Amino acid sequence: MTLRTRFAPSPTGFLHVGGARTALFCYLQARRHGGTFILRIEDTDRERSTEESVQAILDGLAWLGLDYDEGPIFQSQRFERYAEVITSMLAEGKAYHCYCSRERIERLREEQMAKGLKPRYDGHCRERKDRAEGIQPVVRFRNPDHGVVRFDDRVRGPISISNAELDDLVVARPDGAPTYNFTVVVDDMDMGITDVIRGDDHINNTPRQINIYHALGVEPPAFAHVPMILGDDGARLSKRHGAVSVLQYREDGYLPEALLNYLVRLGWSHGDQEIFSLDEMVALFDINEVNRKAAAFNTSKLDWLNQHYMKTLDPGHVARELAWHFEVLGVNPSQGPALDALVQVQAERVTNLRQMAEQSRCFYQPLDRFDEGAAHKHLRPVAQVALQAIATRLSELSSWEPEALDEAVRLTAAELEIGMGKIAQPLRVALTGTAVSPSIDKTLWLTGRERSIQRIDRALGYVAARAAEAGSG
RNA sequence: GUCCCCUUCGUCUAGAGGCCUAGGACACCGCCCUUUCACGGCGGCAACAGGGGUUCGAAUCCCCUAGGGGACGCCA
Repeated sequence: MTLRTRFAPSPTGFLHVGGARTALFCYLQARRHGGTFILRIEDTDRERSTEESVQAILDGLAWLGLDYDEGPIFQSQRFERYAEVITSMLAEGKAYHCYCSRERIERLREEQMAKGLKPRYDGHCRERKDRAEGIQPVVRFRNPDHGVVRFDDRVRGPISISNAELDDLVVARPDGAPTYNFTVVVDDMDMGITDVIRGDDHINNTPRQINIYHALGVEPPAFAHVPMILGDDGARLSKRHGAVSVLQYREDGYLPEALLNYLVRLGWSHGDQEIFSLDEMVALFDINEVNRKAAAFNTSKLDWLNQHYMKTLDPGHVARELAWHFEVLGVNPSQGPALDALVQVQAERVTNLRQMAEQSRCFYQPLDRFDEGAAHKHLRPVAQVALQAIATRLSELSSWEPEALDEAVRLTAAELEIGMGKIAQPLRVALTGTAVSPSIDKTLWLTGRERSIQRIDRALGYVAARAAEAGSG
């Protein structure tokens, strides 16, 4: 039997990091064992499911590169199948109609809570044969009264729960719409899922699902419940605490390789190894080695990984993602240095691609103004000589390559008998408008000959104006 | 309230009775490199929740306590 896993999100929101990690684990488990990875959209709750959420999930998975072999399969299109199973369960006495009002259930619940009991449906309609006129019944699964449900969770280990703790859950609403705990069983059964990997909020649902499997006469699959991800502050990841869409990470400048690497190390490790390519993950990942403990999301470690990948991945590949960020910023990167060259220079200077794009605008767009502080400090009258000298030398330079540019700056500094800082800083402000940029040779190189000389002239104009002002004042 | 589960540096983790004076990574701090900011190099700080057992020996096994999470829907 070949291994089959599925990722089964409900489309009531975007794909967040917790879901993404679950998807990654499902993907890795399937790929590792030459199995099949299926995407299933659990949209039985038609009121809360939205088209946009479906698209957000699809887009998120696509950006991460977690490709599925089958699907997306929509539960909303399988209602006939669920109805068929419910009908036969009803016929076989494995399920029954329940006419209890919500009010009665609520009262029952309160009474049980007051007595310190676990709230459970009391089986009031279990043996009922008649029909209550004018009431559309729900269908309840007849859960076993005795015995213990045991399963060996791949990450949690052996778990057992007494059937006395369980009750007869609703499998179909009055309008016939099936509920989650039922559809998930039917689907996993029909799709031949062998490994259910999901968030541990489902751990308490598992015993009742196992009972349904048995009622249907099938062996349950293996279960692996992965712990949830906490926010940076250790609190539960909620919208307020940065439970953001994986696509938000794209907008924030992260590479999918970095996010994936970060996610796989949350709850799983392989000795002291920190860096994993997707291929390595596939080769090494083992769901049995996943930790039980919930892990807190740590953005600074993600930043470190992101920079690592910006520095080490093929620059052309990183450049494609960077191009997307330029587009978002409304910058046309065709009028300036090649993006892969830019990536090689900037990767070690920023932690994400959004910063990289923002800090590289000056190589593609006109410089509208100097940073006030930087200009005040470096574009002073004393810089005039240095700027003039370097401008002259640069205009005579035959090669516009970093080595030649570096030499030109050094020679100029030596000639004027000034430190490198006395020439590099004014030059940097002249070229980029700020006091912070790549090394001066690379900055010149990226800015390009024409632009550089133009900008130095402009800076000289600024310096002259200041000198005149100082002289007259 | 009832049931299920979790607990090693600030964070992610290594650790399956002696290899642990508890290792690595991120973050943080210091030094070096340096034309800015970074990168890099070197070094430092920092943890077995608490208490009982078992054992010659426990982070590792057992019990209790404390703290934390989850579930208890005609949500998924």
